[in-house]
Amino acid sequence: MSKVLKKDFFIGSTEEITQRLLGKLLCRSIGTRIWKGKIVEAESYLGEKDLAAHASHGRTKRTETMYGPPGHAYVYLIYGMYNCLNVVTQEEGTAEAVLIRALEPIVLDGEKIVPDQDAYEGRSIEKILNGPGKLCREFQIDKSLNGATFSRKNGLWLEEYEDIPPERIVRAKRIGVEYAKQWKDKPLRFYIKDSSFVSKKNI
DNA sequence: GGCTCGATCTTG
DNA sequence: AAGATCGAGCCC
Repeated sequence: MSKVLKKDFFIGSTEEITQRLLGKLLCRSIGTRIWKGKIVEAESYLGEKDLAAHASHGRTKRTETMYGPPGHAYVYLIYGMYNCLNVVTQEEGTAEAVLIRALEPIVLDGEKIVPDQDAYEGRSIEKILNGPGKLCREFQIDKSLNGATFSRKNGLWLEEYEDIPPERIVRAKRIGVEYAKQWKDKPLRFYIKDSSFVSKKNI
């Protein structure tokens, strides 16, 4: 039986939670359609001190949800055309979050729930959900979900699936934050070793 | 009000 | 290597 991740899951440091999220399922429903994917890659963003984080500019309208309680979705628009999904961590007043970077499409009950096979004819299955913008596009996640609690009733939730032991987790620098000075090379990106579904490898 | 640039992805 | 495309953040 599927078990939805609840409040207690979000207790701990953001780096711990980022690693704990690997192997869990990101789930999305709209009407009768359901998408599910296993989280294989994620990054930590560590609040105001982190020069790569949006919160480094302080509390603003955009970053407001990251300052709120944990277990909520922070969704923002990037490059005018893509959305990115984050899991907010830490108590109110602290703006930390986990960027979900890549998912592995999964099969449940013998039925391929995600992705819609017909729509991806001829495309490599490894490359359907291997990027923060791509997974939001495929799961129809946009700013209307910003601030939503991860829960079934909101059509966006997280489920137990696998626990990934530390030796199966690779730690690397984050992607696309070259401007972040002393923070740009910090090893805050985590992905499942040997997964062919991550966005970029060995960086 | 205007300018710059980004936690991206696709095509060439 | 460059273009798509737009809002946040910042400086007038």
